[in-house]
Amino acid sequence: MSFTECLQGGNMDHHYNSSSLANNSPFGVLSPSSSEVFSSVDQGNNQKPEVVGGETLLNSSISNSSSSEAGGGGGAEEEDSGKKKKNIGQVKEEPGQEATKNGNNKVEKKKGEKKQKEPRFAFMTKSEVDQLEDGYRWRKYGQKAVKNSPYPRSYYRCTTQKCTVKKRVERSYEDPTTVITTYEGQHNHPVPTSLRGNAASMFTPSHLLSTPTPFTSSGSNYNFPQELLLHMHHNQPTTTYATSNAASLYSSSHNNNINNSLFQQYQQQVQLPNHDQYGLLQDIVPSMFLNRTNHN
DNA sequence: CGGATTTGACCCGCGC
DNA sequence: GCGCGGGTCAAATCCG
Repeated sequence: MSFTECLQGGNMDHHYNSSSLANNSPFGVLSPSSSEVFSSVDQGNNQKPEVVGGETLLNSSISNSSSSEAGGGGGAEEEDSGKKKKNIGQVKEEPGQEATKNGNNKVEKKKGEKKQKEPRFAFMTKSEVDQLEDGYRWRKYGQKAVKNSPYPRSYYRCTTQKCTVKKRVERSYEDPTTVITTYEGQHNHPVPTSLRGNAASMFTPSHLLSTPTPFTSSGSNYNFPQELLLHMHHNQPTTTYATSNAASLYSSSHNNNINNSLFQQYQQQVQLPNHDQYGLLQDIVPSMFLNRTNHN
């Protein structure tokens, strides 16, 4: 059962199963410590994704981030960056106060300005380390305790100057070995090549490279998260991905065909004008599972 | 010394 | 209106 089939066919329930994917996955061999897959995102209700042996039930709990993930370890996604309050960068107008955050000076946010959502890609992976090498350089800018979870959530930003991509990393409170990573935004620059060990170039899948960011034409202009692929190739063979805003679910099932399909699906997704109005779940799921026949 | 991390405070949206 | 939870800032600190 290929992902492609499922994309076209319809029932996703069991396709998701990554156990099979894991077995088939070419990346499987690469994964040192990972072996299971999970439904990536889920909503606040489900505190955690369901992992059933190999049968991931994500049909019922994927995502929904638009409202509030909040949840415990499971909530990989949160509402978008709607909380960007202080537009940093343009706030500090008073030189005298920047020293102390009185709160006044930084609350300049433009009222009329609407925060636009950035695409987010959430996925869960089994890993011992929080920081997975995905080819990009990240700077940690915050850490918060996660409710219902003993593990904190870390916030990272891409260190590349103009790049605004962020990612959150947290561990599932029930599965300490499970790391939930949520990427937000897209890199507007190539993968740094000067990484230690050159992980980027080492792991960048050729088929991926041959698919030069297909989503740059649409207004949304989202790139497929290469880091995800890098990541999954690099660290885990089986990972289920979900995106909140653009909503798509990625699974490192097997080959480029699949990836292609994913690309297509994803592309369609991001081009959908009102996908926002659907629940996150629907947001994500439909793209992959609801028979979207109009795909190229 | 420069860059990255730590960490407490602050801000904001949301629910009650 | 208040409290809570999430996200971000930025000074202090750490590290190469």
